[in-house]
Amino acid sequence: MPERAPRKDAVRNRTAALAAADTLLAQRSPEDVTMADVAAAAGVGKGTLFRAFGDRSGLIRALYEARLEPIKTAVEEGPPPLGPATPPLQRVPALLDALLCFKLDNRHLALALEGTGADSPYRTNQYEQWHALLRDLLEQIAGPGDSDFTAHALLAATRADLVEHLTGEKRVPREELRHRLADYTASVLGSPAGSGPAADH
Amino acid sequence: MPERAPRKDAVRNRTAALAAADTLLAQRSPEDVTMADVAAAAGVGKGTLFRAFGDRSGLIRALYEARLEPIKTAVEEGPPPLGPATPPLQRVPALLDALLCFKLDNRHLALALEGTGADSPYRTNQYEQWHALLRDLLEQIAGPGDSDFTAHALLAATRADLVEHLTGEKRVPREELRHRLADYTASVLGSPAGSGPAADH
DNA sequence: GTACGATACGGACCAGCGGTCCGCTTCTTC
DNA sequence: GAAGAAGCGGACCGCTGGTCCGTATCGTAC
Repeated sequence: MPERAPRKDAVRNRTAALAAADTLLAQRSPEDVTMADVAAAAGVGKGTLFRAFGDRSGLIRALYEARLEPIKTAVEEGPPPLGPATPPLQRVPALLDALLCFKLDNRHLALALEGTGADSPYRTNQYEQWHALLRDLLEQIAGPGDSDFTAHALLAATRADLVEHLTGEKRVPREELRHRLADYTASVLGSPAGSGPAADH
Repeated sequence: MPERAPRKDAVRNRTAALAAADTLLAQRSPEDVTMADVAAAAGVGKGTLFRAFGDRSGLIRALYEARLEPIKTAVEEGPPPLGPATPPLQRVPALLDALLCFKLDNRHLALALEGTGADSPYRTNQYEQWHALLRDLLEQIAGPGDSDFTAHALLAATRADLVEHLTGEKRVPREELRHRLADYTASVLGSPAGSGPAADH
């Protein structure tokens, strides 16, 4: 049960694979990046890729989670407005804004993850965690309606392909989109249209 | 310019293909239904399938639109609460409820369409139409915030994979889900939690 | 430093998919 | 019923995710 440490070359290859996948996904659309491409770009055999990540969606999930981790820790133990010390009414919009910004900054990743076809994005424990946190916060605010569904609905407003559609196809600029989401969130929370997202990010 | 009528066998095959696809999609999950399967079940060659629908997603889109048409006409020229005579404040929830019910009744289709991978569901003119209608209605209500984004966000709350997740994984019963969506919609529209969806459907 | 078991490597290989092609059949028209 | 257009169908293709296993590398005990 002591769970042996992984071999050195294994971790090196794993890192190289993640880096290569990230680069390639940033260049072309997800469906044009094959596992063989990633393997070649990482200077690694295809078998290695599959042993390290199980399958294609495992690779993408690993990459996504690695990128998301900074935000996750900022939410769990960071300072306001993301951290746990923030009162719910400000924290909910802050969380959604952070999530939106993340998807704006990592369009290719989020798109690849959600659009990978087979496995629904709702079955990842990524999603479960965000949903649970949001639900709890909403519970504390205790606005009208059911917190569980409200949490789902708010998260749905930040879906990667919607974000992609609005910024890509419809040319909505980043700051405007953030503002619109903030307004929308405020309207759901029942307050009279908030003051908009903070200036950073 | 007179656009010749299609041949008789062509329409027969087209119909058979749609029926076969519908049946198969209702049985297994979308990714397990191959074009060859559909062709075989329809008693038709694969080439015929592709000539009739262009590609896989064309088939699914055709099927989806055929099923959705009753609702579409009910919305365009039917009686309240779906038809154009309805005042916006009741029509918006009615539309969303109808859409939700449709996705509940046709889970396999909606899932196949949105989950087909490649083409984003936002690029279909299906979506464009629903969005435009909803936006206009919201404009008339003139609640807080931006109608365009609000329309997107409300539609996102009825996404097929979310609906599937809630009814399938989380075992939320149909009527409860309808009620939750109605409450949520009401909270977005700014009113104090509506009276719930109608009893029919 | 060396020997040895465990672990990981990598690319040839495979099955199955969406999609194409083209010789042949069926429909429509006059 | 003849002729030409339109449609048919299944062998075929390119490519993908995923597997397999002989070989190379690593960690460890001496």
